[in-house]
Amino acid sequence: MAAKTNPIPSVWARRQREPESPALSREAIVREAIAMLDADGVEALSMRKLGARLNAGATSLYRHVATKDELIELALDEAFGEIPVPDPRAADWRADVTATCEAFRATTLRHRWLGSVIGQAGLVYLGPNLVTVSERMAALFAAAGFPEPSRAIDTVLSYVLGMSTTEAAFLTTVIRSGQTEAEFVADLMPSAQEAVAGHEFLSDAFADAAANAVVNPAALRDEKFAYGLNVILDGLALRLPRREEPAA
Amino acid sequence: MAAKTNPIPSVWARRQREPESPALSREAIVREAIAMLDADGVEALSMRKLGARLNAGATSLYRHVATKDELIELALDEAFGEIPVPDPRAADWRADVTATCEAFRATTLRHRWLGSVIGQAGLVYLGPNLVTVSERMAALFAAAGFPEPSRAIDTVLSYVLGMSTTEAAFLTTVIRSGQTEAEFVADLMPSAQEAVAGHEFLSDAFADAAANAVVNPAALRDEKFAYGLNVILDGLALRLPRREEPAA
DNA sequence: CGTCGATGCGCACACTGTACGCAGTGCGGA
DNA sequence: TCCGCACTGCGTACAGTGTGCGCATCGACG
Repeated sequence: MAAKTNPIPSVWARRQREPESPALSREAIVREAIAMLDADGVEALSMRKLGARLNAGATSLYRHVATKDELIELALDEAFGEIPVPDPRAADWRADVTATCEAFRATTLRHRWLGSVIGQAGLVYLGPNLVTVSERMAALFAAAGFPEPSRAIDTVLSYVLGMSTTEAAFLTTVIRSGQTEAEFVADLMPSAQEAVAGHEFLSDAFADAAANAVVNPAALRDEKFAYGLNVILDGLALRLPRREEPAA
Repeated sequence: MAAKTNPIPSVWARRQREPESPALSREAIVREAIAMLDADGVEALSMRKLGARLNAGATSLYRHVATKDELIELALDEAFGEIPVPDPRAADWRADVTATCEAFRATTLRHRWLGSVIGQAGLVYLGPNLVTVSERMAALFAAAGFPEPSRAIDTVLSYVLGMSTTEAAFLTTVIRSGQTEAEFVADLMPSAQEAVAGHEFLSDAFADAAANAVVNPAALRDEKFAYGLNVILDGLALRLPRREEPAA
């Protein structure tokens, strides 16, 4: 570290391989990028800062990654790799799907930058981990007897994505405020009430929500997510061919 | 135009009000920003270019708008203003909700940058137009007899948001490729099939989807959206208190 | 005519992604 | 043992970004 900025090239300052620094590699770069994204969001990730964290120059990264966008795409798929999807062995397809959706949500809330990135890239990018998650969810629905598993997947994932994205953006705002979620909601209430003044339904809803949110905001979000998911699973169940009368 | 870059300040070059340029105003700035966003997406909007389109310098905009983020927030809410929500007079709540959701989707596909922006800002920002849309949807569900309209709204909007965002991102990719949607899908197929090789459910689903998509991709997307929406509305209908047995 | 608030703008600063060409390293072959 | 080569890292540079600051200009009002 001391010799790093030495302006005089000298025999004695010859750089000798430090075994501490595990060299630059695609995996290390993606891993560190995710750490930065988790810490400060997508607009705080710069190639220079990322390079600095890896004891490297900014442009060195380009030996392992074609472009910043590609790096983000890699980080995105890496994050999807954290979502476990159970085998469809279990008897209860609803439980399996619910667990998967909750894992998806948890991942999105852990990596709060996922929402913004997906908003730009879409779910169209075909990374291996996303493909795996989709395939395993398809297996879940197929085993349950759905005739069109991919329709069911699209429906469920769209909901989970939309809800989780909104939640993640909200949580980011909360965290940036330096307050707890309950404090934040409490402080926001006056201006929120003013914004919905004259709108009777929203005023009521806000008053209710705020009262509960001050007590346990995370539980309220959990419940909201579960409500919508159950609505969708109920709707899907109606499309399941009845067991009693097998098709001709 | 000719005198604009004149380096010598001269009495004769005095700027005389050109009545063509409608002056700088918050509305004009937001309107032009939306035009730029629609044309080239969120990463192509820069204060300098926006200023140039308005025959103004970049920093002049800051007299009317505190920050670029605030400008985007204004553009976001302006776009939401394009979503009409019918009065709950009609007999069929499903038709009303469906129309609203389709309008939401249409707006998101017309302004394809909405998805990325919402991914960063969330639906937490309380702009007047978003508030109005929410209120009117709440009225729809309340008139239909739902005990918890805001729960229903959250569910439906999350789905619509997630699906539309994905669609918008996909369409952006297609348009940037300079091909029609059908051509794009056709060209993408080989690498897509390779990506899902070894995943039996996805391979089947892709083959089916691609066959239809080459014929009429937009119709396929419409149908996919409608399918999920109907699933959700079915699930919600189950939560509607039965008309025949009014509560005590 | 003089003053004032509002508006627009040029400049400057710190920072971004990344193209390019050089310097050092380790390895395969002669 | 030595040479050459592929690979990796880096310093420099360029064009572009958001935005703070202070000055010039304007229309309205006393």
